Amino acid sequence: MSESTERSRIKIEEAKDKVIGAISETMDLYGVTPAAANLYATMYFKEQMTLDEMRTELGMSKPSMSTSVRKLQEIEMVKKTFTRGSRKHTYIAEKNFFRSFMVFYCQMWEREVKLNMEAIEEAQEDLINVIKDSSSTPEIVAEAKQCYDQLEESKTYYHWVEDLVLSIRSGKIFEFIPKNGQK
Amino acid sequence: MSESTERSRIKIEEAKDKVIGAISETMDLYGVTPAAANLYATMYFKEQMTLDEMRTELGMSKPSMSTSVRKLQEIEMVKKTFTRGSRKHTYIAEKNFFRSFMVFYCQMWEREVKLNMEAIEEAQEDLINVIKDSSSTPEIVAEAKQCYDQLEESKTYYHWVEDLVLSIRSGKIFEFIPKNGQK
DNA sequence: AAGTTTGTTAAAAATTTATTTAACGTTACG
DNA sequence: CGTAACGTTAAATAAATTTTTAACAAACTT
Repeated sequence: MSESTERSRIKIEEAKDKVIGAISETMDLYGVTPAAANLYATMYFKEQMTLDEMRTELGMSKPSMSTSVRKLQEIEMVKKTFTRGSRKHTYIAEKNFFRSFMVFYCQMWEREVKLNMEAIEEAQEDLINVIKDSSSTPEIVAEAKQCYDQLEESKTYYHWVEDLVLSIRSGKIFEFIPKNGQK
Repeated sequence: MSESTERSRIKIEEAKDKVIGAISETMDLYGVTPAAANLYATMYFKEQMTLDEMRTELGMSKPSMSTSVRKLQEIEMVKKTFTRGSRKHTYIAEKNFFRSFMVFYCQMWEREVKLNMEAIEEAQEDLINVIKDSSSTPEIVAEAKQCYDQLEESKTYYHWVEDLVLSIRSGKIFEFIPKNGQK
C-alpha cells in the first residue's frame, strides 16, 4: 500500500472521528453512558459490528459493550441482525435520526406524562376529601381548592405532550414541519 | 388550632408531596441534579422562596441551594424577584410548563444541532480534499464519497430539528397541536 | 460427552458527580 | 468604620454511577 493511500485513509478516519466526537458529546444528554454514546457514534459509520469488534475498536471491556449495546437496543438505536455462518451476534446502528428522535423522546415523554398524571389524580382525590370535609375551616378549603386548580391547569400541558407524541409517532407532524423545510 | 384542622393541613401537604415526588423523579431526565429537581418541585407550590427557606424546607446546605437555583435559572425554570425591604433574594418558580418545555428543549436541541453541524461541515471539507486528491485510489475515493453522502443526508434531520425549534419558539406549533386538544 | 467459544451476570474497583463544610468577599446597617 | 447578614467560591467528603475483572451459563464443535 502506498504512502499517499495510507495518508488518505487516515484523513477519512479523522473526518469520521470529528463527527463521532460530536455525536458522542451530544448523546450524553440523552441519558446514555459515555461508553454507549461512543459506541453508537462509532457504529454509525459501520455496516455492522460484533461485540469483539466493538471491544477492539473502542478499547473497552466486553461486558461494557454488552451492557451498552443492550441500552442502545432499548431506545432502538441499535438492532440485532442474523448473520449466517458466524456464531457471533452482529448489530447494526439505526442510521435514520428521525426514527431515533421519535423513539427516544416519545418514550421519555410518555413516561413523564404517566408518572405525573398518576400523581396528580391521586393528589386531587385527597384534596377533594379535604374540601368536602365539613370540619374544614374556610381557610383550609380555600388552600385545597387553589392547589386543586393549579393541578387541573397543569393537565393541559400533559395532554398537549400526549398529542405531540401521537403526532410524532403517526408521522403527522411532518405535514406541518416537513423534512425538507429550508433545503 | 383544632385537631381536625391540623389533620386537614397534613392531608394537603401529603397531596402536594405526591406531585412533588413525581415532578422530582421525572426532572432527573432533564439533566438536573436531584437537589435542583426537588427544589423546583417544591417551589412549584410556593409563591416565592428565599435561600434560607429553601434550606429549611429541603433540609440541605445553603451552597447546594445556591447552585441549584442558579442551574434552574439557566433553564429559566426559576426567576429572581425584587422584594423591597428584605436583603434576601427571593425566587419564584416558572409555573407554566409550556414555557419550561420550550426553553429547555429548544436550548438542548440548538446545542445539538450546532455542535453536530459544525463537525459535519469540517468533516465534509476533509472528505472533499481526499476526493479531489489525484493520488487517491478509486477505492479510497468511493469510501470518502459514501461517507460524505451519509453526512449530507443527516443534515436533513438537523434542519428539521431547527425548524421544530423555530415552530415551538414562535408558538406556531400550537396552530397544529392546540393546547386544548382532547379536553 | 468434553472442551471451546460466546455472551451475560455479579462483585469489585475506579471514576465521576453531587453535596457539605469551611473560608471568602460583598453589601447593608448600626 | 466596624460588624453582621447574605451569598458565592473552593476544597473536601460523600454518594452514585460507570467500568472492569472474574465467575458463570448456554450453545456449538469435534
